[in-house]
Amino acid sequence: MGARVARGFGQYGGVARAVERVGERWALLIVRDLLAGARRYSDLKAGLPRIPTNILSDRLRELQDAGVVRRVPVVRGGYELTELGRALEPVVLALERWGWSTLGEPGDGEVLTADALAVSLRAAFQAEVAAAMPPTEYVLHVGETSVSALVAARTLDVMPIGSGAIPQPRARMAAAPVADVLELLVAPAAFRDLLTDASALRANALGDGPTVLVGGPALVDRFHRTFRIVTVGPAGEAAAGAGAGEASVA
Amino acid sequence: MGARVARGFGQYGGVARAVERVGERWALLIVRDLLAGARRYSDLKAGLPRIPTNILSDRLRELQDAGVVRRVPVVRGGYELTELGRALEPVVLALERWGWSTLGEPGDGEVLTADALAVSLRAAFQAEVAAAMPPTEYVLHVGETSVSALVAARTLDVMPIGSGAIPQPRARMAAAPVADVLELLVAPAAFRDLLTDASALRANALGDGPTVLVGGPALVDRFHRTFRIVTVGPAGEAAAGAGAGEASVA
DNA sequence: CGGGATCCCAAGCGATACTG
DNA sequence: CAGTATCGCTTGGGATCCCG
Repeated sequence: MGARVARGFGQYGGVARAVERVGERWALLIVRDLLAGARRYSDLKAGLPRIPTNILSDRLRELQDAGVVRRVPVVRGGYELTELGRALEPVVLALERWGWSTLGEPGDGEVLTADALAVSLRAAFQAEVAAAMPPTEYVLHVGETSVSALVAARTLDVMPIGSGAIPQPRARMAAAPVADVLELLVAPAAFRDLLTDASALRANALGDGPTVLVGGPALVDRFHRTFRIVTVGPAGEAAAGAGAGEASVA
Repeated sequence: MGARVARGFGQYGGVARAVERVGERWALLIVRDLLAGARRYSDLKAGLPRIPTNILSDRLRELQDAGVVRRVPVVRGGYELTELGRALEPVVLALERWGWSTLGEPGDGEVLTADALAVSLRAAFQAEVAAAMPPTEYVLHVGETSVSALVAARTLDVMPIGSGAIPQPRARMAAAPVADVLELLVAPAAFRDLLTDASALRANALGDGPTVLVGGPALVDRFHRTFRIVTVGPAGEAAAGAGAGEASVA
């Protein structure tokens, strides 16, 4: 039986405590998937194909002990985030943004799930830019998975397509009249370029580029401005200094 | 020999890749300390008293392989973050903020280092609030460690006091004429209350409350508005086994 | 003396099998 | 479907040892 007491770091501080609570292997990926809504044990396992079942079981218990996750009352094997768990959203989104800087081509047998895609879109979402645009629905087919992202004003609502997840009460912005719909078919690596690289827009004719199923170039451009992740130097070899006017520590 | 190939999660996504790179035990604490500036091997070990030396060695090599850390050319045993590593700052600060929600009393033999304290202050820093205040220096003695935080306009500069770290070229905001100085002596747990709890300000007369060495109540109030971390969930409650019934937002 | 490498043991992880 | 039990392998922890 797992779920041992988290080995401490001997440090009194936020980072140390946070890593003690959610730093175990697989834990943040479970949180990432639960961030998209309540999930059953089998949903989590399906979204994390490589997780051993005992580890999933251990992590869920540890996350419950940490007050991050709780069981959904009625649903058998249902789990959801507590308020404390939902407060991890900035952490997960920050990790998502950073991770894209080091994301190359999809590796051997790597999957891209709907919940991961939803987090990517939320991490890339530019609320201020979106505020100036008319309501738009973006239907994305990335690799095997499909999601629908509804943007209205400065809000984003991502919903997996064709998933058997626990029905969410999340009212999809009901009364928003969506006039503009963009539907894209794109390979995972090209999706990365789409989110991170400004020039990917122009490379539309390339073999791996996005295929527009519904909508026109103007909507592709709108997507590109609404969803963007700024990456930093690949090898990080660039010169130091030149930091923006942020807090600095000596 | 350590520094094995990071075991993958089989996922193509930012969070998964990020956790593969910096999710190993101790790695983010090393990044946290390097965020305060270049450090020598012995500095890192001193700031992380419980880290085994072989693990520190392994992590530093792995972080170099990941492009997060590089050696400082001249300094023997010196390490610093690359640009990619510095891009982890939002991740570390988000973790720091979240961690304070679950931070109770200092545990058995837990230390609070100057680098950790610096990150706490940067995570709590309210730039917009500070912009409206005159330049101020805050000297904090929390437990055994002391730092000086210089706030001018919307910038924060934290400097450890009495540390033998590698001299940083970062010019401390030179020409800022600091008229107001607040010097506080406070226990770690009371420091937590100071950052997270609005009422702690009033509990000044309590035994564990902050002791004002230099400055007046107005400056304490200014500190309290300049540095703040908003916590969620069961504040100050450590690892509640039975999750209290929290509101579920749908 | 600081910066690391080596060893050994315990604990965590992963794959599979099994049960309510 | 939702986990638990078991077992071998890999990692982390702590002490020691080595090298410049």
